[in-house]
Formats: sequence, structure tokens, C-alpha cells
Amino acid sequence: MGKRIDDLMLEKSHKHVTCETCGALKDSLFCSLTGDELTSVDSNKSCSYFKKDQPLFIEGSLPRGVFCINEGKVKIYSRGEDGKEQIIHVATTGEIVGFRAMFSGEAYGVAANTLEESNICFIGKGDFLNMVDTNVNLRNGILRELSKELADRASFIKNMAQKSVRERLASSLLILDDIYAEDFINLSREDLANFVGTATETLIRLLKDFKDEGLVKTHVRKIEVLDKEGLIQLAGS
Amino acid sequence: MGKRIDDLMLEKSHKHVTCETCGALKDSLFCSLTGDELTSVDSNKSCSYFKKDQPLFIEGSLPRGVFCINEGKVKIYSRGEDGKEQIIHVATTGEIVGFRAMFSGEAYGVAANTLEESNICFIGKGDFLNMVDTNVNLRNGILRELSKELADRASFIKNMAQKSVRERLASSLLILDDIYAEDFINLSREDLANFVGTATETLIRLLKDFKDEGLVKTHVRKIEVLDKEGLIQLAGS
DNA sequence: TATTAAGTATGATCTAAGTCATTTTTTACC
DNA sequence: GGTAAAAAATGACTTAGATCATACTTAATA
Repeated sequence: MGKRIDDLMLEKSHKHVTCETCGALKDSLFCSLTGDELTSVDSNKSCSYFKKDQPLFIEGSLPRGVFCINEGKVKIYSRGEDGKEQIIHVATTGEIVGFRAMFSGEAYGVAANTLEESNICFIGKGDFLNMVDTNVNLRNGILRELSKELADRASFIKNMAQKSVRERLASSLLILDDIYAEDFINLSREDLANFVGTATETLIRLLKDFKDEGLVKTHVRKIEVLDKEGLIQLAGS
Repeated sequence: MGKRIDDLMLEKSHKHVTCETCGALKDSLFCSLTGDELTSVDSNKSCSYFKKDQPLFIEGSLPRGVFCINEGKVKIYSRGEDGKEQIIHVATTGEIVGFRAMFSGEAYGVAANTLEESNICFIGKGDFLNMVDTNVNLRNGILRELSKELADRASFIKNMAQKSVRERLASSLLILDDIYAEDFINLSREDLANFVGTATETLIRLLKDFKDEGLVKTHVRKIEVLDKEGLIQLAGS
């Protein structure tokens, strides 16, 4: 008899990712933590393996801590009345997810799911808030991060209100190309549509246009950006 | 010969609004400041009278401090390629405006203009950051505020992507009705359209429908909300 | 490797909402 | 108080993009 799924997950989760050796550390908000602090985080965190499309947290639940992405991708989204998702952000290696609701004391206004297999650590609310309170660099990093995101979302709103779907697709592909770095963009057509803010059918049609125009190339579901400059032109400001 | 405009402004600006007696204090992030801290803010701030549609700061400029609204309304907006404004937020009495860019160290990604005659105090960057560093309550208040706004903007994005203009107008009117509290909503049709994210003509047409349906009543440019419940129904989630 | 399900693609149709042109009303200012 | 300018309103027209129906392809699982 084969192993149970739980066993497999446990096995993978026991990769023993320690903060000290975490490849994502230097890109993360935790980069300013002292050796002692890191050791303390290490002993208070739990690291787990997530399969594709598993929830980290759901809309309306109360935050119990933060998630630190060691490896993988996570979509942050909110669901409309009709159930349609709007993806607000795609988080990647090194990012800390879910600390916003931590400060507001409110329930999550968004949900988070893995987009692919991921290794993600969890740090409890108390430990995290304690660190923020005592570590000036971490705190300033968070203030900076929150502010930057606020600016990002302002321009997201403007794009939604003023740009055509075609323009938004171009600018979305550029954003995703950065996030997926050396990999091809790897999102379902539906997720991509939910990021751009359009119907899946419309997205597919426009993506075909982009292919015909030599802007992108598709490898089944994966999308390769061929002409970054062209997309920039198309995306406008 | 009558007084020059500068004199009049000076006169009004010399209302001597002190933080201790500021009516907006209790609603503001500064409510947690100690007596000493307030005195220090007081001696380091400048308070000025702004006419209608004057800029507090413009997109792309570097922040030199924060603005505290003693009396009045301020629109926070961003301009698209074609010059069309997208209004992100309408700030009112008690709100502190412009502290987001302060933490990110970047230039303003948005602009701010008065929507009506306003009394607004200015606190320099150094003084403000200093207070944030030393006052735990203020700091936590700011973290909470930033987080809440982030959540607001996520739902703003979702609304833009998924709701019809009619639904967005309903929800915008509800938001504005809260902001204008006991007053009627007092925005130009163009500003309202730029808040809803639609063309001015479309806004005017829909507003007329709302009038016909008994949801609102207009007093020339001002808008009175008659049927809050009806608007809530219409706005959806 | 068959079978099913999920995801991707395409076609046909409809309408919400944008654009441009013009008129009416309100506001600002000599 | 009269005139000019700005804001609001209405009409006619056009189209981007949503929706629904259906076909095709890739992935999953027995």
C-alpha cells in the first residue's frame, strides 16, 4: 500500500527550512532581523508544503499569524457577489503575506491561495507583532511596504477605471513577467482574466491577438513574453 | 482700496487653530498624543486657509510633510494619460493626508486638492517621523490606518472590475454620504464621475434615473441621499 | 490507454456605456 | 444687472466587451 497523502505532505514539509539558510531571506522584510531574532523566529515558526490551489486564509476569517513564502506563488484575491474572483496581487518567494489584517484587528478582507506547489512558513500573531514592536528596521520596512502597496493599488484602480482591457492585459503581462522572473508566466486563463479584470473569453481572444502580433508566445498554458517594449507601448502610462 | 487677496488669506489663516482646541483632534490619528507632544506639534506646525481647488501636493513631487485637515474636504486623485482624474479618496475633517509617501521615500503617486474652502495644518517630515518613532499609539494608529486603507482599495478594485456603473454610483453615493455627514454631497458632476470611474455624461444620466426612482434629490449641484436602504440594495455587496 | 473532467478556444448576439455635438442652466465677474 | 464662461443636461450614434452556446484540447485518474 502506498503512502497516504498526509504522509507525503509531511515528508515534504520536513525540508527543515531554517530562516538562516532561507534563500528568500535577503529579499524579504525579515532581512533586517538580527541573528538572535532569526533564531527566535525559527523556533516559533512552522513550515509546510502546500499543494496547488490550497488556501492560506479565506475572506472574513480572523488572522492568526503571517505567512512567509519560501518557495512558490500565492494569489491574493477577493470574491464578488457572483463568486467571480478579482486577483489583487500575486505574491512570490520572499514575500510575507497576511500581515495587513494583523494591524487593523479586522477579519481578512481578501483571501489567499497557492497558485502552484509552495513551501510556506507560518509565524504566529504574537511573535510577529512582538518583532514589529521591538525591531525598528522591520517596522520601517513594513511601513514602507504598506505605503508602496497603497500607491500600487491607487494606480491599479486608475487602470481599471480608465484603461481598455487590451491595455490592462499588456500591463498585467508586464507585471507578471517580473513576478515570474526567469520562468514563463504560469496562470490559468481564468486566473489571468481575474487579474486583468475581464471575462475569460475576452482574455483568450485578446491573448490570441497578442500572439498574432508577436508580443507573446504560449506554451500550452504558460505564456512567454516576447516583446516587452511592445507591451510597454501598448500598456500606456 | 480693498484688501488684497493675500491679506484676506493671511487673515483667515491666522485663526490660530491650536491642536489642543482643534475640533478634529478626537477623530484624528493624533488623538493619542500626550499634552507635551501636542504642544510640540503646535509649535512646529503651520496652519493655512485654502481656497477651493487648491493643490496640497502634486503627483511626482517629493513629500515635505503631512497635512492635517482642520476643516474642509480634500480629494486624493491620480491623473490618467489623457488627463482624466481618478479620485481615490475624499478626505475630511480630522484626516491626515500625505503620510503614505513619507514612509516609502518615493515621490507622491497621487495628488491632493481641496474640494472646498479648507483650513489645513502642515507638519514637517522630520517632526512627523519623529513622533511616529517615539509614540507607540500613534504608530499603531498609522499601521491600522494603512492596513484598513489597503483593504478599502482592494474592494475598490473589485468594484471597478466587476460592478456596473449604476452599482458603483450607488455605492459611491453611500460612501460620500458618510463623508459629508450632515451636509449634502457637494461635488461637481465631473468630480463625482471621476470618483465613480465613468464619463460625466453617463454619470448625469444615471443620476437622473436615481432622481426618478426617488433615491436621491438634487439641490442644484448638491446631492441629497433620500433612500439609503435603496442604494444599499442597488450597490450589492 | 480509455474515459472523464477541466481548461481552452471560437462564434453569434446583445447591451452598457463611451464619444461627440448641442442646448440649457448656473456661476463668476466686469 | 448684464455678459461671458463654466457646468449641467440631453440627444444621436458607436463599439468594446459581456454573455451564452458549443467545440476542441490537455490533463487527470481509474
